[in-house]
Amino acid sequence: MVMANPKDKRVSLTTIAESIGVSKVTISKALNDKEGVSDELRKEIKAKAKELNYHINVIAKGLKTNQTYNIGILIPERFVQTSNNYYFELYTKMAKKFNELNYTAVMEILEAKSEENLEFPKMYNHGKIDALIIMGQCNKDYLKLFCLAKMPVIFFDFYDSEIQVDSIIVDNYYSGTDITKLLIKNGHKDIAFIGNIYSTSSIRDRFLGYYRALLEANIEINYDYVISDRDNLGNLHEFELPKNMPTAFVCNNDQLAYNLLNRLIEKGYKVPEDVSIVTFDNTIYSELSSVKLTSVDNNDDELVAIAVKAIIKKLSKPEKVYDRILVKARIVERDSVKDLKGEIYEISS
Amino acid sequence: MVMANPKDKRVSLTTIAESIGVSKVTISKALNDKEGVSDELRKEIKAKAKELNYHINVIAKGLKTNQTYNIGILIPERFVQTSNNYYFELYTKMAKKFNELNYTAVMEILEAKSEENLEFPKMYNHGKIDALIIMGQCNKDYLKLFCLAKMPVIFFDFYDSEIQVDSIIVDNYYSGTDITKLLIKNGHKDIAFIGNIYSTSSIRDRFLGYYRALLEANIEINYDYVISDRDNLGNLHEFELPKNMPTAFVCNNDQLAYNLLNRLIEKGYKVPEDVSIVTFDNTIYSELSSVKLTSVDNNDDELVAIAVKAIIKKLSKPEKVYDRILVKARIVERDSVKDLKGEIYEISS
DNA sequence: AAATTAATGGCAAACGTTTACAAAATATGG
DNA sequence: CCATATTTTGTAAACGTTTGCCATTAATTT
Repeated sequence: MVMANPKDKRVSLTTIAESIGVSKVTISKALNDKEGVSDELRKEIKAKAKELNYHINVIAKGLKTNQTYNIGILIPERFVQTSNNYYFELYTKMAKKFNELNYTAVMEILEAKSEENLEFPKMYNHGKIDALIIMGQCNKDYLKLFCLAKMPVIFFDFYDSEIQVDSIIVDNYYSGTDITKLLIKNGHKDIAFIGNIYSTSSIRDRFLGYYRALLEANIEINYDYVISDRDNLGNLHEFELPKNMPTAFVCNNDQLAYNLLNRLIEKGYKVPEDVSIVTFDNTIYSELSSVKLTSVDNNDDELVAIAVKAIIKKLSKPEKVYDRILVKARIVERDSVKDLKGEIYEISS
Repeated sequence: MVMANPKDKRVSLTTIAESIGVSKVTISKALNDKEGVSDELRKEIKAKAKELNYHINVIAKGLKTNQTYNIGILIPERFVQTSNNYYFELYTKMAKKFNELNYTAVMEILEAKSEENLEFPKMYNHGKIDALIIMGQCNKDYLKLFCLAKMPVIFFDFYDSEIQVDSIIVDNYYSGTDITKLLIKNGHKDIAFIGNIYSTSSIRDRFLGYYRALLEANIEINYDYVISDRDNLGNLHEFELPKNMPTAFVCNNDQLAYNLLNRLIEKGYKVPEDVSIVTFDNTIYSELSSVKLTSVDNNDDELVAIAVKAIIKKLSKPEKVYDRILVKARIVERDSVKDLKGEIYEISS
């Protein structure tokens, strides 16, 4: 790769045009693969562009076409403050995909106060982006603003049934059911759920999935086993363990499971011998922990791919068709679930 | 906040100009606080701009002034792949600072293959940014390209003595010395260092600081206590513990320390009773661990503030003055260091 | 009151693209 | 070989700003 001399004037369409002897319009057409240029000339133009190390000025293009080729990614501040880097990885995957398509992902961290004051992201108001992906549940009033946004907007990994904005989400209801069924299949009946079921759509759906699995298996629900905290929207670090210990826990995320695991070990329980744990998100925490955790993998790659495709599509035809896309997750089994049935068989054999 | 109707035409300088009855040039001057407009008119224009919910079109401005008001933040891919979100937090702090100054931070993850092929970030070539901050050591040939970059570039948190690009860095040499001295002051003499001293400038300097502290205290260096791995540039998960256990470890980062702690506990050692640990970066890991770790806080806020100020300054006067700015770190003491002297006193008292 | 200076405002061009349309060149058909 | 259709290339305007310079008006000095 050849570095430009800082004093060189930028090479523009005109530069190429003059050097070949045709008009800049022709150059533009040729490089954008539009019709109206002979194959021969197009080839020559492309060669010259490469030779001169031409790079399009997206700013100029943007002014004319009213596009920036930037996609905003809005991440609520609190997701950064947790110790896990799930959203960082998610963003990275997304940015890479956009890059391949010659778009640039622009991340903005949504400060709590902006959310409260219903202030739009600066990049939005400054016309720096063409579309916006909101990466996590926010204040409902804030989200409502985006119903009338002047650009395509999608919610990623959450939805709100009152708000008509496209969402790309994991089928949390399904995976909540699925992971709970795994425990039931392994002979568990006393199963607790930990997670703030009053906060996001994901947690709510996971919980409802858990509930469904219990109902379908004719297991009576024990409300002492539902550990949630209405006020604490955060990491639920300080939850109370139930008085009668269940044989298994369904945790809303790996970090929570990680904390639970440590607390159980502290109290002298063995995992999975005494208590089983399953969890969601399949982040590095589920492998980093002293007992490797069975976790639901959200299929992020697919999720991201779908989101990117969806928003690019909306850019080209911006009809307002409200859509919700569900992606199925899959369970990654590790060492944190005990087969109680296996044990019974062993005893009775 | 009032949402724009999607069908509204964008309100531009001309819109305001027509609505007041002056030329758009005057509007531009007024809003940019340039002279040549009477105070009275300026006030009226600003009021009208607010009333019409005018937001400048930065794309158009950018075309004219050849500025985007975007600052690129380049983060090598491998920093995302670790389990800690240190760089995510760092980016967030930086982005917030830039936002306050009406700049937008644009993060690009530097893929390993781009680094290898010496391919510039797309946002750079596409003219989407005005300046670039590189957030971690890369391939030297790659970095060298930036000596002649057509825009201001700074290295953040690393430097290369062969490459003349501005760097903002923690004084790792100093803090390496300092944290080791803390151990020495507490009576430790058998002190190990864990970290890949062949990878980045930070680690190298921390190690040399450690070395200096030992020399100054007349402690003979024991090379069995220097645990590094030439080939593994990553997390050093699988390092070997020395045969003769030292009384203390200096770990290059919290995550490493975290792993070490768990391995020591597994093997039956108690921390800090049997072995002390100190570490760098003061991330959430140092609080999350079962024994809270004494760690060096890099003073990220200050580091970020300085970097932001430095690059903005370079934007306005782009003379090539090569500069390296050092920021002092500070130790955060927690529970992972035992006072061996204290013990002796106790015994002898 | 005339002459000079200072303050305020406006005109036109420019940034690098794309777009609609006109013009020129070439090909096609009878 | 001329008329028409088709392909290829060019012209001019536009996107929303800023900038240099000119015009007008007001303020100040003689």
